Amino acid sequence: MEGLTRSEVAKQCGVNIESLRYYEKRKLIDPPPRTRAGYRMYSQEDAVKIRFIKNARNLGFTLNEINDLMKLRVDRKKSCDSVLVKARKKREEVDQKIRDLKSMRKTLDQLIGKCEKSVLTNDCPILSSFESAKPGKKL
Amino acid sequence: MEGLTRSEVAKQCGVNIESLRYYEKRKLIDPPPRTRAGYRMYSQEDAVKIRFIKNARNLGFTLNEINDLMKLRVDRKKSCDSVLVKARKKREEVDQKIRDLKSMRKTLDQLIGKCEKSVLTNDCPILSSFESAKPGKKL
DNA sequence: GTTGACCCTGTAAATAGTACAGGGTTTATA
DNA sequence: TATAAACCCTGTACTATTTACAGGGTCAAC
Repeated sequence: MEGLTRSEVAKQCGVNIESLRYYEKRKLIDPPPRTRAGYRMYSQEDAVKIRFIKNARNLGFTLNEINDLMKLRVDRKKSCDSVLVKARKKREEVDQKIRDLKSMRKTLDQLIGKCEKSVLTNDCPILSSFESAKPGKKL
Repeated sequence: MEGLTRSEVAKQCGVNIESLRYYEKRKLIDPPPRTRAGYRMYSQEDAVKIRFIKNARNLGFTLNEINDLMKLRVDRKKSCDSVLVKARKKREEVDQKIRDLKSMRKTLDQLIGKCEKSVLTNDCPILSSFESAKPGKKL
């Protein structure tokens, strides 16, 4: 029986073997046919779908969002607008995450700088900062 | 009995009420004393600790890492070096996340651009991109 | 005295997987 | 041909970090 085994498709698509079972459970992919021994045999189309999932995950889409995208894929002609809306929303989220991380990085940077300067004292400015900062404020 | 209730400390520290129970379970904070009715009563020291956790979480430390940091806090004099090492490592991780997100953003941007230009065609370039990209490659 | 706001517990959900036990199959090699 | 390695199967439980919910108790105010 031709087709790809679980590990083959996992390798080809850059996902973990167990994730395939998980995607099947979450109904992102159809249950593939089995050999007499019960081994899953994936088609090349399955692999395309799985790469689709993987790529969208890499772009920060959740599995639920990917499910939506795949449903849209069925009716391609009407889908572009919907996809565009989702993509723009996702871009906004990514932007926000970048802003958050940059603020994090800046803070860490300042703390590390302070810490490096305070080698001679016995107090750790990083730990002090963690303690004193009030919730609302960014450190 | 003086002290802070769950919701008070949650408000003061900017965390969810339920998280306090979780932190207790995960042994990041000691079980606080209770009133006769069994209500948790947090001290101001508890609040400091909880703010510490919250702030460190905001900087991307996991609860396990925060536990380590809090153990270091006990022996402040010897701790600064260890904390510095952890902080530098965390900064590296944050940097990597920023790089990843920027690459994501760029890709999304390109796809959105393409999609906007192809209003007249019936094909959605975003979906196409997801399909054709090979795993290793960034889209 | 009763309503509403708070507290308690244990449990289950959500995110997206990973890991492991206990078994079957297939392939390669000695 | 035997057996060992490398794969596959299932179900279940675990990771991390909350959040939610059911079913009940308590407290303050009106």
